[in-house]
Amino acid sequence: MIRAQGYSATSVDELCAGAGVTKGAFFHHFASKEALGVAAADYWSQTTSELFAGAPYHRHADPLDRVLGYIDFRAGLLNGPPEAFTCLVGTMVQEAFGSSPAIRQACEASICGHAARLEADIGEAMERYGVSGFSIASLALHTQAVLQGAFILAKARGGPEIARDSVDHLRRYLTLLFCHPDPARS
Amino acid sequence: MIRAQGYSATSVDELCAGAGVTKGAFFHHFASKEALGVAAADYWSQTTSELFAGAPYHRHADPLDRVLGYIDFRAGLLNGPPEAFTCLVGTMVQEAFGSSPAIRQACEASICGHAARLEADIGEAMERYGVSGFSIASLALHTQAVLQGAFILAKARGGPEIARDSVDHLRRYLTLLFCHPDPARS
DNA sequence: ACTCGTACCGACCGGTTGGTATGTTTTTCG
DNA sequence: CGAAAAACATACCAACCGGTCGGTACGAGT
Repeated sequence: MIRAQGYSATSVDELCAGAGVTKGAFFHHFASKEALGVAAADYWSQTTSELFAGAPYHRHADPLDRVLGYIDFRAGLLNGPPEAFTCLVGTMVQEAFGSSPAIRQACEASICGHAARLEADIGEAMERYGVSGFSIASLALHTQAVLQGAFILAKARGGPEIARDSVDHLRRYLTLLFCHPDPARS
Repeated sequence: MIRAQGYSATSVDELCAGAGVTKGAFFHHFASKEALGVAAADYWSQTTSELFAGAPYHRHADPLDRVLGYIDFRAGLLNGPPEAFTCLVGTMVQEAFGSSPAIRQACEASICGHAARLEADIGEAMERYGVSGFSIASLALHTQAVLQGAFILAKARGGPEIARDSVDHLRRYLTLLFCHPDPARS
């Protein structure tokens, strides 16, 4: 809902109607709309964490395969209209970074926390393939930047195809970076 | 102003106060707030077009140097608080893609129009360096995806450093793609 | 001098906003 | 059981929203 309309364009009344509760119940659980934004970001962190923890790409023996598997898994999620696959915290932080420090912080924690979970595989891959020249964290965050940027292009275009193309380039970057000549592997 | 607060969080009254005009004058020139959004996107297209047309990176003889010069030029703009260097149309389209087709379209035209202006150099570079396997347009759009994503990270973090790191990775991708061993060139 | 068209003003409108005050139901637990 | 407390509903508020309105200022044309 917030993903489709944006944070400030989604009213508390709409939120309540969508959730099937009354306004009184809403403000019983959340001190303010901003508090809901923070809670939504935290909930998003949790559910996405579970989604990716249960994904099949962790089974690969090679750390690079796990990283590429992650990218492919992300690419596989790019289906349907933009509001179905785009990122809640990416949407929210864009509107709230200047007006709500609490939401900004929750979104930062969500994005960076997710990126941090890629660092183990990236670090192992860099060591095994002898790659250096940048930090592990910066590459992990770069993958998130490409995804977030791909979401914006998808919203501008109205469909996921343009986002898939960009994720393709990200995949190509990783294969080149780790000197992996066959980009269609995995 | 819209870049700092977002489109829907910025009221017409605030816009008028910031521009030093009255509400009457505003609605005399724009039929609606949505019309202002479209006009703002168009104006953004125009001014950014002029900025990049006058940039020095066009002087390089090698098309790859021009592309890398563009990336470096973009990286050089990443200074100050997020609202100072982030993209207006990227911010607007995220909020308006679902509710305002006119704004969505204007933002798409702005982003894709800007990307299209990179295609000549990218195409030349691909030909000269014998690179293929993807379309010219997809790489041009990928650069925009990385930039837009870097803006989101910068907003989440509160500063430009994290965005520079991501643009660095984009630059590394291009040098690897075109088999250019020295990433510190230009 | 008169009229017309454009630019502009700012008070005002109905509706919506996030938020509150207070009452009612349901659950918890001694 | 019965009382405290948590969960939820209803009714309501002041502030603010995008947008409208009647009116004004003024230069150009006649």
